[in-house]
Amino acid sequence: MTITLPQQSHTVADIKALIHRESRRVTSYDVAIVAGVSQSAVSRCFKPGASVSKATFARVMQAATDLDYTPNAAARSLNTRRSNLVALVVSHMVTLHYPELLAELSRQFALFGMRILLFSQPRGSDLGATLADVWQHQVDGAVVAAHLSGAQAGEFERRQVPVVLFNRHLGDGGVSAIVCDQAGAARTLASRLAAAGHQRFALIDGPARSAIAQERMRGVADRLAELGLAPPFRVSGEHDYASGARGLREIIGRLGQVPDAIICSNDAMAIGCLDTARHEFKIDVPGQLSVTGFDGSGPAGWLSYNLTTLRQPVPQMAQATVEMLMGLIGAGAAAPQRRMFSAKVIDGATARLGPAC
Amino acid sequence: MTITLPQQSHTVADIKALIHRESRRVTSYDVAIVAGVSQSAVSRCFKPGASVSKATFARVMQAATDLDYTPNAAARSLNTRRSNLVALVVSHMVTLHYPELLAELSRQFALFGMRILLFSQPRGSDLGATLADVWQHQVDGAVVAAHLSGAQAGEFERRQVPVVLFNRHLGDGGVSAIVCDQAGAARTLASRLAAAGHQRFALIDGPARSAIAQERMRGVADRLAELGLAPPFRVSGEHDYASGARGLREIIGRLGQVPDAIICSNDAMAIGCLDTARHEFKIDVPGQLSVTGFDGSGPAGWLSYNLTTLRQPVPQMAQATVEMLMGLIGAGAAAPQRRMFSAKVIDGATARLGPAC
DNA sequence: TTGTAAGCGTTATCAT
DNA sequence: ATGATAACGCTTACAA
Repeated sequence: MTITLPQQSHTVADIKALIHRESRRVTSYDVAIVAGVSQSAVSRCFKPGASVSKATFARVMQAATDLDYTPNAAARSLNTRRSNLVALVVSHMVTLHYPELLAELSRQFALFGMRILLFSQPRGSDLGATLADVWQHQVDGAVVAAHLSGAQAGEFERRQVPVVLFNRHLGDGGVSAIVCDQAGAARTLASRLAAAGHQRFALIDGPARSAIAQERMRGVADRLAELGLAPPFRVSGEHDYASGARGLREIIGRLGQVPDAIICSNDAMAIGCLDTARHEFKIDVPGQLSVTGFDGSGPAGWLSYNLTTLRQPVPQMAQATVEMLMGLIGAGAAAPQRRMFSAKVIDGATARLGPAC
Repeated sequence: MTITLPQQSHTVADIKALIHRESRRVTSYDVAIVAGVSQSAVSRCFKPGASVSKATFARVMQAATDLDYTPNAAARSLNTRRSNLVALVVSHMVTLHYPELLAELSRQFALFGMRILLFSQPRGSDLGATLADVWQHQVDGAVVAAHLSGAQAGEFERRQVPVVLFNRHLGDGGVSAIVCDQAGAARTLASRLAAAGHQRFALIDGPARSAIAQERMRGVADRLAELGLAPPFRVSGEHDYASGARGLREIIGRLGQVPDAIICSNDAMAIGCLDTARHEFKIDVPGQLSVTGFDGSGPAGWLSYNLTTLRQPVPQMAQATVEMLMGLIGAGAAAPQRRMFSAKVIDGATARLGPAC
């Protein structure tokens, strides 16, 4: 136990009054005065692993508590060149499709003392403008789950801001990325549907700008070609429920018949397609038609659907993202790497699947 | 700050090389040298509405572009006492239930040049610890969609950080809040169910710690009492699909029969309850049993469900939140106010409702 | 272990 | 309109 000695005329109340009068913030300097130590001693007390005596530490912490002192991150950032901030740049749809992603990233980053600065990209707005804001905030790194041009990726490198792409990648592999093997998963799905005897395939694709959708649908098309099956009939829409419904109507309208299987670019579309097939067209799914999705989102597992889909291991991907970015931040510059996860086939009740090979 | 340069040449390339050699950041000083003006002139060029001549402005901007200069937000924040950062403190469930909320808040705040610093509160973790982090980052304000104690609210006031609660409020009304009239909506729902002849009610409640769930369920109970109906049978769980399913099993098990109506604390629960009723118990909904939810989330509208529920105007609430917080930030200290929105009854296909009064 | 002092990169004040 | 100069609140050699 240390007894706080009377500090000249600098009592806690005095200092607080002074601060209020000058309407400024509580600084480490104020704490120093109250604790009767130097300002740098206070600073050290807030730096883990600095050399401070027990007694000093206690006095400083007491003073800090008395004054409601909190270190100023802006000032710290200014001379450490570390903001402990990570930019999370997401297209507006990401939070819709992976609602758990943000919470998971936030949790994981928090373990490293990092906080997320959110840059949600409104539909159709310019990523370049968003990035300008990112640079201002001196983030230590960035996670990007939106389409990044080569030039934009180059800017990250020029500015030495480590970046990890989430479920996207650049063709030249010059940027680190965490991805899920969409094409591979799509091939597996196509194989197993074919093995179950489906012949006439249709695809409900996502928007042309979605790289993920492209990859998924290309995987399907490639595999079907390899198997000598007719190329799938293809329609596209947004990644939502309504587009799935519209997609089915378009397929049936243009094809003049119901195909054997419809592969949708994500779960929301698949569910829209499924609902419309059952309720509007009275089609027996999966007896007459197989419908599959992508993602393995929550509703896919609900009893009314029990959707046959491909689950992406979002929590693991989130963890890998954080690990990779923190590694890059620590290492300065490291060779870009890509870590790929596999999607898992969820053998639900909306498609007839052949055996896994 | 003094920059030593080779006497003659202040070209862009020279400066860039120097910066690289000293491995420091591009500063307004560098831009000043290249543009041949003072550092403060550069600063003014980046401040909207400052007095700079056309010519100076052009030279500075050219130099800034050449050097890839971006103002340092940390340094700016340090002496303007404005970080342009807003803390968004959410419990881990918020992003699950209102996936569009984040994107909307982000978009709206961006219009004011504000960015969101995300503090997603892991389940069961201490909000106090999270807040300590909030203070460090010198945010200009905060949106809180998590349970805030009176003491914690007081800390916001002491530190002069404006705060707006989202869909929560403190009893004493000392904190500004945007809320949706949960109790009122619940009363309406109870009234209309009663008007349709339902007598035996059951509730599947959210967790005890959820203020929203409390309010919703209290509204129902109060209204039923007023109508002279028997108090509802009550079970509780988490705000998820599985809890809705479990809730129904518990109700039927403990009651020994199927009630006339089950009011669930949110849509996910209602859908879980509904699916279980139909698929597991082969109950005719709404013929034999009415099931209702809360929120008006996306899946509620899907064909397989067409859930009778109460829709919260989330986008409007988001906009109001931003408006209110920006108002508070601008005003310094203003009287706390509460703005209440009404939920809208979605007359779906899972409940028999009487006429609206 | 502790104190002194020099930055970190900006904005703000005040002359000019 | 422009330029010097003093903050802003902290970390970090370096000295003691």
